Amino acid sequence: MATAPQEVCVTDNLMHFLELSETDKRLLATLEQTPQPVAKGQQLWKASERPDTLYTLRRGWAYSMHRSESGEEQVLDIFLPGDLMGIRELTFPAHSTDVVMLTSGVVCPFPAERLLDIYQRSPSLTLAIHAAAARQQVIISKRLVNILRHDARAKIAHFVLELYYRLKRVDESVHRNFAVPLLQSDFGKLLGMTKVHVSRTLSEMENQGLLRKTRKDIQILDLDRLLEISAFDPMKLTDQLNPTLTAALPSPGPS
Amino acid sequence: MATAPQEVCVTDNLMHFLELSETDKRLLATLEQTPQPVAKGQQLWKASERPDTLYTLRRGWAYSMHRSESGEEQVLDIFLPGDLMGIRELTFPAHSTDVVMLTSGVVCPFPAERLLDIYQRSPSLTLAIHAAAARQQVIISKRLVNILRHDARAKIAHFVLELYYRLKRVDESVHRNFAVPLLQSDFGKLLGMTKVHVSRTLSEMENQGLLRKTRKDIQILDLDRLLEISAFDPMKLTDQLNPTLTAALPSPGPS
DNA sequence: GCGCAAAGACAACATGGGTTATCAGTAGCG
DNA sequence: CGCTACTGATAACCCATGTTGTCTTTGCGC
Repeated sequence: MATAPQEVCVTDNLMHFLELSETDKRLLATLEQTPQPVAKGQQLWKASERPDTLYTLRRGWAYSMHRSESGEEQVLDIFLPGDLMGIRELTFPAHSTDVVMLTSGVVCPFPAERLLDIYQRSPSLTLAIHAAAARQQVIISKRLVNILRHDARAKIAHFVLELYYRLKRVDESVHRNFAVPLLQSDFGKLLGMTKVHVSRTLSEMENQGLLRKTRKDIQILDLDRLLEISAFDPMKLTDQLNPTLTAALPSPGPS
Repeated sequence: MATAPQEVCVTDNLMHFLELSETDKRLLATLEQTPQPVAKGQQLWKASERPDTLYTLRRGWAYSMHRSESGEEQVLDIFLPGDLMGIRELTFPAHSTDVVMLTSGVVCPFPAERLLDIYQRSPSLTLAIHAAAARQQVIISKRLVNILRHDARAKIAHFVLELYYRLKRVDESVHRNFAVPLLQSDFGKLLGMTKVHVSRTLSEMENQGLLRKTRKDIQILDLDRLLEISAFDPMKLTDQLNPTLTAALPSPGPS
């Protein structure tokens, strides 16, 4: 119950954006031919390594994080099942983040060149992958905006809603109550606050009837007020593409 | 003297990453056939518009910004000459930011479909454009990390160094003293602090012999200490690409 | 079932930065 | 040349969050 029950593949993810042809699906499937179980806490890559492998996350959660010289950790991405991991750093000669599994799970590693290959074979897949990457970036940008402008309560509300909507997208079974394998200290690393203050604020939010976080899961008690105080915009995670682009694709329908 | 003296085109920018063939250069040049002067304060796009036009910035500075319902403004990107504007939001059905000129300048608008066209014609240009986009994103991520972990002095130091190294990359004439058309309130919107505190902190930093900001420019007084207190890593803006990718390109050299 | 380590709750205190207000330069403009 | 609006400096005050430390709860290995 701690990790998502079913497996999600990238195809499930990218299909949200665009109708994929059978050829595209087969091409995508070649990325996921080598599923590999990974243990909780396992590192997929480390800062300063060369990014020559990308991963799809089929099951479990992972996160990427900056480690500063002073040993402080800042979490940048939370990866959920179906996510593609590593595109942001792909063009750099070295990784700048570590990526660690938050739970046990299953990943599919594939060589970076395979992506270039896909770019040359399928414009629609290229677009879908871009869209997915852009949404990962927008998640970070939105977090930046929110973090800079709001207090601890709003930061937490914003992040919880981010998780809620991202999870619902790939897992129908997610309801007001969903499993979250994150500690209070992880919230802190993500939102740039101390775990002490996370604890303080979570207690406060529970007293106010907003949400309840236990060790394993989160229960959303008052969705409307959470949306209100965090100014979260679910549309930012939209699956809709820019019509200008889809119209310009060579073969609009499934071929 | 307030705006950069010379013009910089995208080619100048992308050439940093990769040797471009003549064909590639000609292809790129087609994007910049319609230079258009823009006035200070002019908006290039607004939130909620559909992103059907991209821009290259040839001369002048611009910034993109989120406006929240409560009217607060959060600056996300600072665009400098040579930058490509609009890729992050390209795949979304609507812009989420406003983009405004900070100075007068020259931009080259081109239709979004042209980019897809380039993707299909030139793998090396595709890679170079990705690299540039990824670096814009990394700038934001680094700012996030830095902002969350450090105090006002370090935030300002970090941002000033970001500007310094980005400017030096495209403009040889930049020295310890360089023109910056940003107000203290712009610093505030960018770094998530009030202009009052920006003022306070700038005074403090000048007293400490770190840097001096006037209305028109910034003077770096002690580069080493600025690097130290901000933990800024100039390598993050590296022009180097991932060798794994360049090796996989169809035609490695200029063809 | 016991013991230990990790996670979380809570309290007391310190402080960086927000808020508000006032005043002084500065730039734009008639 | 002077009016006006904007930008920046500075001060007083306050609050949200960081810091430190202690105690409780939970989970896990033996």
